[in-house]
Amino acid sequence: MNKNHKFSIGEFSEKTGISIPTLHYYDEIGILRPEKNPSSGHRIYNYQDIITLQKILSLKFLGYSLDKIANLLYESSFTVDLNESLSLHLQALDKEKEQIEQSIKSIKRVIKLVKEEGEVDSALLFSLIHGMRTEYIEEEWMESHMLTEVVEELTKKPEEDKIALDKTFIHLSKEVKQLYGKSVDDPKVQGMIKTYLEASFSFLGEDLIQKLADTNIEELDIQELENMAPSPFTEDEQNWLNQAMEFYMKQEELE
Amino acid sequence: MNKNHKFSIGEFSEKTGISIPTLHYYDEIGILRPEKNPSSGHRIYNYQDIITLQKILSLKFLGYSLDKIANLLYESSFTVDLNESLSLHLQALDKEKEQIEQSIKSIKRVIKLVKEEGEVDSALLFSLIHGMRTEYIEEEWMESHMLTEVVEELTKKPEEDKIALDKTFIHLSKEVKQLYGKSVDDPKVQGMIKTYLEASFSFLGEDLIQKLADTNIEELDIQELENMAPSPFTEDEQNWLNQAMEFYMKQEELE
DNA sequence: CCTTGAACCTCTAGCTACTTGAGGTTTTAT
DNA sequence: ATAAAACCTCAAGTAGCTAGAGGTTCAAGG
Repeated sequence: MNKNHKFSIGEFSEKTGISIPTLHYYDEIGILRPEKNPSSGHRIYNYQDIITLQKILSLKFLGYSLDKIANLLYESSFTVDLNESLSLHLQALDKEKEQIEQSIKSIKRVIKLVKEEGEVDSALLFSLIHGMRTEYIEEEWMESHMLTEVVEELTKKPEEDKIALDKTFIHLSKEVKQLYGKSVDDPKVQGMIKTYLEASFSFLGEDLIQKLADTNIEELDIQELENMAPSPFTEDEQNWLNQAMEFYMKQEELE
Repeated sequence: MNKNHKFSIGEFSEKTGISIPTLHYYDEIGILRPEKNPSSGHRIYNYQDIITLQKILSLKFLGYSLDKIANLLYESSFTVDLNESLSLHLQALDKEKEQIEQSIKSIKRVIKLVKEEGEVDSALLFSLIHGMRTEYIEEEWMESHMLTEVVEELTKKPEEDKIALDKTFIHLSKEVKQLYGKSVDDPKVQGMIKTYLEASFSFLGEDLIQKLADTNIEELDIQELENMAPSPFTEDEQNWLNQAMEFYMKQEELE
């Protein structure tokens, strides 16, 4: 009967796929304590130890820490208590999953951009990644400013549209680097600004823009958000771009 | 101009939401080294440090270790190299996500069972969880035995069906505990076995059973798999159940 | 100018679930 | 008898922090 079979730690490790140091560790922390040969100190595992180890692995699989497993191991039946703790774990896992999904989406976006655009300036890339990373945070911020609808609209946008906007931003950034120094009323400069703003507006859609414009956002908050965002432009480039934009806006108003 | 603004570590921490000990740590490992007041040793953060921190957070968001971030931080442009490493990360994240999804599914199944069945014997529960945990592993094992189709069929089964089978198993286990000791040809015992086998067969479907029956699986492997699985039954119960099942099979053959 | 309290400093230890390695003993095979 | 393989214990290292002890510096009020 192999139920009475005894295993050395090496055999046991082989059979269960758990490394020897890990078994030592489980022994040390007291969740799996095999018999010991009293003279040599060698560990002797038996059939019951296999079952205990399986319990440990099962509880680990459910997300329990070894600490908690130690307590759970010797309870003979599970009740509502377990259910509660399982629900908690479930929530935690859901959150983890969401985060991972966010990261996956972002990485895919970055990969696509780098592939299609070739070499990308790192400052620029960081600013894009920053944008993705803070999408979720900004959602919260926007919601706190009662822009729930805006948030919903934005998250609904398909990934391709977001990538398209990213690309526009890449091109803008490249053009800024090229055109910087020219007069702000230069047709090329104004053309660039027109292209960029139109792309942004078409991404957002008219009603969203209206809603955003209607909202009274305090200076301070904007300031803070901008402080936190890495810009792909130098300070001088940023100033120049702002001036060019102001000029563009004034021209628009005149028409 | 707030671009020249200097921050104490407290202000900086406040502004960025990163704790002071973490900032100390980032300083220590060299990924964010602010200026220091030479007399007092107090850290002085500036605008550039905000940007560096944002880069760090962005790369962390993409899943990089601080170790790798240290190397990436000072590259001025990202090329195909980055793309490769991003793809690797993507794979890793995908795996993580899969695992989490597996756990989530299992936990949901356990929660449902515990809710609907009330208190559940822990040996039984462990054996169910073990089943879920090894679903994936067994898939590999089955695939190595050229049962790819079987695997595909099984993973396609909806969660509800799996739960239903789990429930049948729970009831079987309860009935075994009750009926144990009766003669194996007792109608109640045979009825129990019939119910259980029929449920299993209807879950698997005829063609799957045929495929499984056709497959020549070596004794050893089966033995090993069974050794690894915790059973909700005592050894005696298991033997009794096996006899009852043999009896049932013989009766079936006679018909 | 002195004092008080907040903010800061460094340094050490602790966390999880292990892995790695040193240095020594026991078992197994020849 | 001896060599190699397997085992032992104990200490230290891993990532990315957090917590705490014990001491210094800064800002504001009296």
